[in-house]
Amino acid sequence: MRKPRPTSRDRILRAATEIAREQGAGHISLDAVAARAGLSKGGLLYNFPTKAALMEALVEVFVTEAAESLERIEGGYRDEPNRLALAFLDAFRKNCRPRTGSGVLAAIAEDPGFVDPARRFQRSLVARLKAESADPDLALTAFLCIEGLRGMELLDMDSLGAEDTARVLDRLAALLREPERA
Amino acid sequence: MRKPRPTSRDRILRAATEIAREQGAGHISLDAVAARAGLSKGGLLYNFPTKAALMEALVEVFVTEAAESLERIEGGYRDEPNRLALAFLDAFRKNCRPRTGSGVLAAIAEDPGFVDPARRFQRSLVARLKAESADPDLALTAFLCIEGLRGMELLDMDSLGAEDTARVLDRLAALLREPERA
DNA sequence: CTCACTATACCGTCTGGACGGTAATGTAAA
DNA sequence: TTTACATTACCGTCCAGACGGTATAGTGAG
Repeated sequence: MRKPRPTSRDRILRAATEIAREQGAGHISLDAVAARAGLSKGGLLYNFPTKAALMEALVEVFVTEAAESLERIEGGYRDEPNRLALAFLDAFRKNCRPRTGSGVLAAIAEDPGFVDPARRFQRSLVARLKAESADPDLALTAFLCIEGLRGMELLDMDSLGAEDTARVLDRLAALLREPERA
Repeated sequence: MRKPRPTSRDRILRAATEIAREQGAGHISLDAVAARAGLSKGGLLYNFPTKAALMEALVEVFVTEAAESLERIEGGYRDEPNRLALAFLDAFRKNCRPRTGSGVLAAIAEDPGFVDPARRFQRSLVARLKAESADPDLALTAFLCIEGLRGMELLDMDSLGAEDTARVLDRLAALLREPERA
């Protein structure tokens, strides 16, 4: 029943994020995206009737991907006192690569309102983190660290090496697993 | 000796960041910035000969402001085992407001290369954090939290309330001040 | 006379998007 | 089985407007 768009749509979305990352979000034009995705501008506009629709899709991909991977990993953490935070941490470790965040940057450049879905997602995540964690402040600390890392990846800042990152994250995970905390 | 441009230059820079924040970085045009800054396009181009020069200045303002406020605050933290991290933390608390970050976003949208000064600054900061801190990993944790908060402010995400933020930061500061840590 | 602009006009390029086609595939009545 | 129309998934062209940048003439304060 559901066979949405196996090829073109995804190629377009990927082309857009790649241009944003390599040339800057300001260089996402319909022509450029169409050329990179390997179809004509008319074809692009068939899949996304306006540029705004493209941008919204970019954000949507980012959010649903994040939400799904978090949900998937959270399922494996039964009976942990800070399972949501631990899952969030692991979700980041799993997919540092996709780099789908550049698309979000492009959407903001076009219109800050496009990020509202991401805002809502993060808002509810923070609310859950505060409500469900054994140590809410520690959970928020982990959340902020991940946000920091994601932000750095967004701006292509590689100040922190992979091993430093791993060490900090491991330490955070260890603290989240300990039941006793000051 | 030091009184370069008291009014126009600053008004232009401020106008550019405001447009970026309110309408999105993609809407920074020379005409729009000039209108908002209250001068003509010719006047703008007198101060910044090209749009690229404007963007570079936007990043430069952001970096020097961050560097100066950090340096200023660090001076007050003699004899602390993790003074740089503590200073970085306090520097963030002092100036959450300026919102000069939107300008950096605009610069990235134009050309990712414009952020190089910020990259260099952050790189050297991380190096110092690792070299000078009694507990380098904890210092990096604090660094990442601040980066996360700064990133959220950049994208206008207000998921974390002021009191939650303050609590997390206080806890981090307390840990950084303790000499004994596991 | 210079500095720091203002104001206006203009140029070439790029951009989003509207539009008219078209080839391939499907459906379904005669 | 043929004919007729519908839908999908595009292509290629065109255009009005916005854009960055240049140029030029003028103004008023110091």
